[in-house]
This record gives sequence, C-alpha cells and structure tokens, in this order.
Amino acid sequence: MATERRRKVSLFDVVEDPGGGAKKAKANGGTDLINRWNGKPYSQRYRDILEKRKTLPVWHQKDEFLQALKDNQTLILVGETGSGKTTQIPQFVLEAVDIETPDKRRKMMIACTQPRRVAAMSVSRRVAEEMDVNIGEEVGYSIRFEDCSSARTVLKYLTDGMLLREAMTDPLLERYKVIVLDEAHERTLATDVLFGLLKEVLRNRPDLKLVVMSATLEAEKFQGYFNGAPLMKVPGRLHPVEIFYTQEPERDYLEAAIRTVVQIHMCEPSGDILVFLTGEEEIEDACRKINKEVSNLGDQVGPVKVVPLYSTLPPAMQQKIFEPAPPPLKEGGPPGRKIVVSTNIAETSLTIDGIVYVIDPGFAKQVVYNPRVRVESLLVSPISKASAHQRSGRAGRTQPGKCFRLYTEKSFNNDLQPQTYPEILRSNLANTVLTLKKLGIDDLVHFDFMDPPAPETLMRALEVLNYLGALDDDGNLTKLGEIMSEFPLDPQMSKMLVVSPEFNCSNEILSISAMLSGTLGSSHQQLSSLGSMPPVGMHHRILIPNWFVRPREAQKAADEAKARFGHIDGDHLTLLNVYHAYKQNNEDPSWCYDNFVNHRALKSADNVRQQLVRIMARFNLKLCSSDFNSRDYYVNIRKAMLAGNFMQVAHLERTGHYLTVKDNQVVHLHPSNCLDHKPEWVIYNEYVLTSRNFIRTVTDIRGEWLVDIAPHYYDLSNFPQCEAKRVLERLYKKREKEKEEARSRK
DNA sequence: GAGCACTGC
Repeated sequence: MATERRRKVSLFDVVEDPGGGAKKAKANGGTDLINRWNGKPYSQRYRDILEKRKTLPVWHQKDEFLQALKDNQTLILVGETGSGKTTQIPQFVLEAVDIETPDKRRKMMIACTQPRRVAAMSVSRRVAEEMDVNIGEEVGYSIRFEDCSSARTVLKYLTDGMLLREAMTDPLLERYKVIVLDEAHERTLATDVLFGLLKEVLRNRPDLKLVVMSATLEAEKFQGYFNGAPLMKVPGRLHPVEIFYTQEPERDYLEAAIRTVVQIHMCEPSGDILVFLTGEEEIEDACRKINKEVSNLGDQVGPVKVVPLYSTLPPAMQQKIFEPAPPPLKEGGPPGRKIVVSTNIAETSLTIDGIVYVIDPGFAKQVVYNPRVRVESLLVSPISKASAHQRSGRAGRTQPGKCFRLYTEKSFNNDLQPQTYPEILRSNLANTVLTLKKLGIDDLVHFDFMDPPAPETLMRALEVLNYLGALDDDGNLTKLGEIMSEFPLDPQMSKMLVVSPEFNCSNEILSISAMLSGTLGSSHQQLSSLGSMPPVGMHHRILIPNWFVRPREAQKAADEAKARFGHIDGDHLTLLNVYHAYKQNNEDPSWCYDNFVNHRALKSADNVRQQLVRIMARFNLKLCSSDFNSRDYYVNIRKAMLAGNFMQVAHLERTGHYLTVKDNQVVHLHPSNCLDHKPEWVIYNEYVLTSRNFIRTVTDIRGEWLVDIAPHYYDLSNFPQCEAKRVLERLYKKREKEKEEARSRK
C-alpha cells in the first residue's frame, strides 16, 4: 500500500502556479511562447481566449480542484450551467497529471464522457481551439461512426456508450490516466453501468483517477456511492429567473399555455418565448392556434414568428429556431417576438439563446417499462422538480427571465418527484446485461449499481439471453453471446444476424437490421451548443425511424408511393424493398423525395449497415444471399428473422384477434402494415400501447418454423393452455409423423 | 385504419 501511495504521488505532478499553460511551456524548456503540446508558438487567438477562460467560475477554484485531485482517487464536482466545467476541468487535469509512459511515442490519455454525440464533438472542437491545437491531434473525440483522434491524442471527449465499448476490449481502461464522467446527473444507461464498472477498475488500478461531474445536488447521493469522495461545488453563471405559479390547477394545459403566450406577448417587454409541450401533434396544433389568436389581436401587438421544434422535424426546419424575432411592423411600434414551441429536446439537447420567457405546463412523454408483460409504453406524465428547474433555467441564459409554471406551487412541492427516474430503472435490460457479461461481470445480483434495477427486470433479461443462446443455463456467456455482444443492436437482432449465414441470407438480414436500428443522428450538427444538462429520462428500446414521409398536403400520393414498396408477406420485407430500391437508384436524394422516402433515415441505415458488415467480417461471418428468383429467397429471410424474434410472436385466434404467444395479450396489427391478409402467425418488432394494443412492423411466418427453429421456447410442457398450444401440438405431431415416414423409407 | 418524448453503441 505504501509503495502504491508513493507511486501515485510521484505520478502526480501538480503545477502550483494557477497561471497555467505559459509557465508550463517554460518548464518544458521552451519559451512562454511555445505550446507544450505541439511545440508550436502560441497564436494571438490563444491568448485572447485564455483571458476569457480565466473569467469562468471554475477558474477561481482551480487550485482547490487540483489539490483535491492530487489527494484523492475519486472526486465529485457539482457545477451548474455556465460554470465552464466541461471545457476547463479536463484541461486542468491535463496540466497537472503525468501522462508519460515508458514508450516515448505514446502518452496516456484523459477521457471526458458526454451523453450526446454532438456535445462530444462540439466541446472537443472548442477545447482544441482553447489549447491552440488541431482537432483530432492532441485533442480529439470518439463517437459511433467517427473516431477523430490519433496516437498523439492526450485529451479525448467521447460518448459514455463509446467508453463502455472500449471497456469491452480494454477492461482496465489502461489507456487512460484520468476519466471524467460529465453530465452524470443525467443518469444515462451507459453512465450508470460505467459507475459500477469504474468502481471496480479503480480498486484494481490505484494510478487511475475519476472525476464525476454533475449539475444537481443529487451529488450527495454520488458521494455516498463513491465511498465518501470529496465534493466540490462550482457556481454557475445564469441570470436570475423569476418563477410564477398558477393560483388554481389548470384543467387544460394546452389552452392555458396558449393563453399565457398571448398574455406575455401583450403585456411583457420584448424577449422570446419558449413553450414546453409533449409531442409533434400537440405542438403543430398549438402553433396554428397561437398564430390565429395573435392575428385576431390586430396591429395593437407586434408580429410573431411561431416555430415548432421536435426531433423528427427536418434539420432545415429546426434551424428556424435560431432566426431572429421579426422587426416591429412600423418604426416605434410594438416589438416582434419569436415563440418556440418545443418538446423536451429544448430542455437538454438544444439551447436557444435569447429566450426570456419560459412556459412550463409540467408534462412530458415518458417511457414506462413493465417487465411483467415486457412492454414499454409512452405516457404523458408529470415531470420531476429537477426537470422543472432545468426548464426554468432556459429563460436566464442571456438576461434575467421569467418562468410561468402552469401548476400551483403546492403541486410543485407536493406532487412532483425530486428527480426523474434513472433510465436503468425504466428499461428493458437485455442488451445491458449482455454488455455486463461481456465486461466480465458474472454476478449481476451483487453488481454495485447506484440504483439497482428490479430483480424481475434482471431475471427477464437473463431469461431472454438464455433463450437466445447468448447465455448458458449457468448464466455464463456462450461463444454465440460473445459475438452477439459486439453488435450495436438489440440481442434479438444480433442473434438473427449472427445465424443468418446458416439461412443463406446474411446480406438481406444486414439490410433489415440496419433499417430497424434507427439512428437518425448527426443531423443536429449545426444546431449544437455548449449548453447542456439535467435529469430527463432516456430509455432504451427498439424505436423504428420513419422511412416514409407523409406530408399533410400529399397524403394520398405518399400512401400510393408506399404501397409500391409493399411486400404482402410483411413489413420487414417491405423495408428490404425500400433499401434495395434506394441502392438501385444510387442513393439519390431526389429519388427519395419523389417517392416519399426519408432520405436521412436511409442514409443512416446505410451507415449502420457498413458498421455491421465490418463486425461480421471480424468474426468471419459469411456474407451471402439466396438466388433472388428462387422460391426460398424470402422464405429464408423470414426464417432467419424468426431465429432471433421467436419470443415476439402473435397467433391469430378463431375469434379474429391476435394473442401474443405465452403472454396471451390481445393485440392488433398496426394499420400501417403492408400485409394483404391476416396471417395465422406473425413476428413483430414493436408493441405499442396507444388507443389499442398494437403490434407494429410485422411479418408472416409459418407455425412449422416455430417448431423447427425454436423448439426450446415452444416447449409445450411449459406453455399456457390456449389455442396456439393446440395448434403447436398438431404441428409437433405432424413433424414426428414426417420423421417416422422418412425413417421407414430408409 | 393510426400516429412517433429523447439518447446511445
């Protein structure tokens, strides 16, 4: 222990002078004009930025921070918006720690995790500028689809999910000297897994340090979890925001929100308005109504620009939130105003400057997972206090602001829960459990989760992985499971992909998997901002992007276009048709436009597909297709899909409705399906609970295949009494008879 | 015959 202690200290060369870079350069044998990191002279721009950096709140506590870092292995830092922690703390760390290795060509790194890709990209660009180096060299970032770092990189920003991936091949994270977990209060699934993992790694690597950065005072909870690690608080830099509550509860929050917008516009000084609503339809509706109400007021009030904002809005439309408010109609007339009507996207992911008024009805759509029926549903539910706090903060970024909460103060105090439930308590954990197993965590029950998931959720996940063959009966990772864990897909999908060569259709399953695996990411590139924050729930599930565009003014034409891609045996095959058509038309955006196909979604599917192909190659999984003209072409694809999705099967009962297999839930085919008939058996990708229980993205499969491909799941000794069971009994008998006949023929 | 809060690998 004593030697470890000494070693730790000697590796830690803290600079006593808070002056920073210039002095360090001198110490390195150069002059104070030379950049320690790349040996080049500092630019004037560097010095200008440095002066501004020094005014950030964290700089006042630089010495205190470095001393605490020197004395402790783990440190918790709480800083609200505007403290500068995300950009400055990793630089402080870099100045202070010794990152040399015996190998002179390579240094150890500082990692800083972010929940979102755009943040990792934009923050690292900013920091590279501040350090006067080129992005991708000494300072870099690493996100899915893009590694912008090199052998020279000493400071790397990366998504929390990416660090988790790295841990799969480098379990002790030996490339890193210090790991900074930023935005820890958001409690993403990946951050929560990293918490537990890093606690273990820290025990095995006394030379590694961890800085946990968070924006809320839940930090005391973090402190308890990290064995009493010291906590440092850094003030934020927000303007004051005055909070107003309603006297009485509002019966109709949409109507109340619109009324409040109009009142602000009539009575309050200039400044833009941000309204939080729950979804696309509600937002579009509100925008129309606001425009109508304001135009009814005539020219007594200034002009307004009402802008909707939600994630599925095309980027060009989202860009409108950055346009300035309209000028007064006539000189000296009442000022114009921009009114942004947004989902939660404006709470964390996007920051709009110039907002002075926030209207918060107190609701958001949130996912609720029920492990008993294995269903996730999207429900409009009250937000948490932390979320309300975050929303109000959006009014104080550029000047003092006002926030109008459309609920009573009593309701805020008594009804809202303090924090949004962390994602790990609200998700299906099949994929997370697979990752943990791959990381070498064998005993999940005793894994040190900050908030342990319900045992039932873990049991469900283990059960699913066992049925898929990823875990053996003792819960150990199988060879198959090991390969599956490498794919950035849900276990059902990675299973069908890994076995698809056996069905001679891996090319097609690759395309279908890529289409189903929705990442419309990187579209917010220009929309990003350094602002960030709080605990609003994220979740993990299969969410399928919109491949088809259906503009209000051309719905009929869009439906006709979609029908042209339709495959009567199912939606998965329809997706394959769309993908093939897209490739045959050279990925042409105007072809997409003419055919009402979402070019962004297809482009991102193509990107995902390339990544999946690389992983297939790593494991020598064959890329193959059946003859397109053979009768087996689609049959093979449907069988391969069943090999992964045999747990998401529904059976058509004689009464005319579908029952899910084993769970016996009544479900309905979602009307968006492309089938021309009601198949006896279907596999489905999504279970959506809206006006009815729908299964969406469905494909016709044959009962015989259930018996052939998944007999361990369709084991009738362990099956509830139902019509499907009787059908399966007949199918098993039929198979046995066929076998007997085959034997007697021999 | 219906509708998609938000992320990530």
